[in-house]
Amino acid sequence: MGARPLQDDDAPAAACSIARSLDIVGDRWSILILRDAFRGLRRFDQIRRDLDIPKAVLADRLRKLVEAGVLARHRYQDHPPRHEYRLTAMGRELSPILVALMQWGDRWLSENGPPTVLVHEPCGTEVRMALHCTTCGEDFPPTAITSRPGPGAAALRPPTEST
Amino acid sequence: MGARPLQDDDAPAAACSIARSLDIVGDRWSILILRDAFRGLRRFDQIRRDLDIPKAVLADRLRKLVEAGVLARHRYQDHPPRHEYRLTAMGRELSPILVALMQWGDRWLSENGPPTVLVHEPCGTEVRMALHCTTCGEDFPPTAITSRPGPGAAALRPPTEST
DNA sequence: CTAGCTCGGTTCGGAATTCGAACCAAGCAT
DNA sequence: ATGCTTGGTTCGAATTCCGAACCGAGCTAG
Repeated sequence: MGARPLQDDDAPAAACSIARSLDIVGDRWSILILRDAFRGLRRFDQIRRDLDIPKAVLADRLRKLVEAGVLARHRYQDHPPRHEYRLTAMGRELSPILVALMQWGDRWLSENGPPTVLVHEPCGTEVRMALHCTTCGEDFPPTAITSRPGPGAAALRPPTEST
Repeated sequence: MGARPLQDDDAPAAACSIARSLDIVGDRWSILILRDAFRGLRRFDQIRRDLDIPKAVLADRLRKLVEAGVLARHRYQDHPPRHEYRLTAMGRELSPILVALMQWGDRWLSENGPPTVLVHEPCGTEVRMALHCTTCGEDFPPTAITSRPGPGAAALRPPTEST
């Protein structure tokens, strides 16, 4: 996106979308920064104060997130040129990850019930996320999942090796 | 280490389930280890080879994941006492997080389509995860979410502050 | 019986990251 | 002119990560 100069680990960073995603958001601070972005925080200092993160680390993470394309830097004032960081479409689509993290924490780590509840605005009731089958139209437990290679698996396996 | 002596940041580690979850899985290796666990890898050396992770780091992460309760150590052989690591119920429920990471990577980071596809076994079709409203019964975009304090928010806010 | 192999680690020293504190710069307010 | 705010950068110290070596219990081949 930004201009990533074609990293060392070439074409397919990893044959796994989870690993690829983690290259971008697989870091405690990055996720927390994105959480703040979803909560509407956009300015360097807002985020810094909220997370109590060292400035150097915040600057570094923001730069990387912008480079990756999940945040965009917008000039919101000219004279002392100031920028704020906003979620891009790519960034907004990270929400299922955050919601999943939140739900899991709610369920297993919150003695007194969830500290925050997400609400589906149009109807005002609570959001829940579940594994969903588009064919059945039903939700199901994690145990009902299998996997198979998808289209992107081609060209990853050197045809010799087959374990 | 052994028994964590009641950390400095006392009662509610953070007023945010995301932050709490990240205390456990907010680390690149931990997530990758859990992914392997979902894929059926259970032994130290299997995982080590698959991830190409330094042994010391793997030992450390496994210990922490067991401590946290997402993995359990099972003796699978007695004489040279050997153990394997299995997902607990708590661990299995992390799957939405992994699925969300995977879907996001599929969508934004996979030029040639998803390297792996998850399948809903009973019906054989592809799994998709979406934000879902239990009342409407419909899926919706991230922009349709608001939040409000939940039950666990009590005792967290000093009653003075209200921004 | 002894050399080598496997599995599941631990230990060690050096390299890379992170941290907190200090500093910088541009502009505004007093 | 002094200080405050925003958005950083720089620096040395502390932490964490890495890779390689080693360990120990048991098995196996010769």
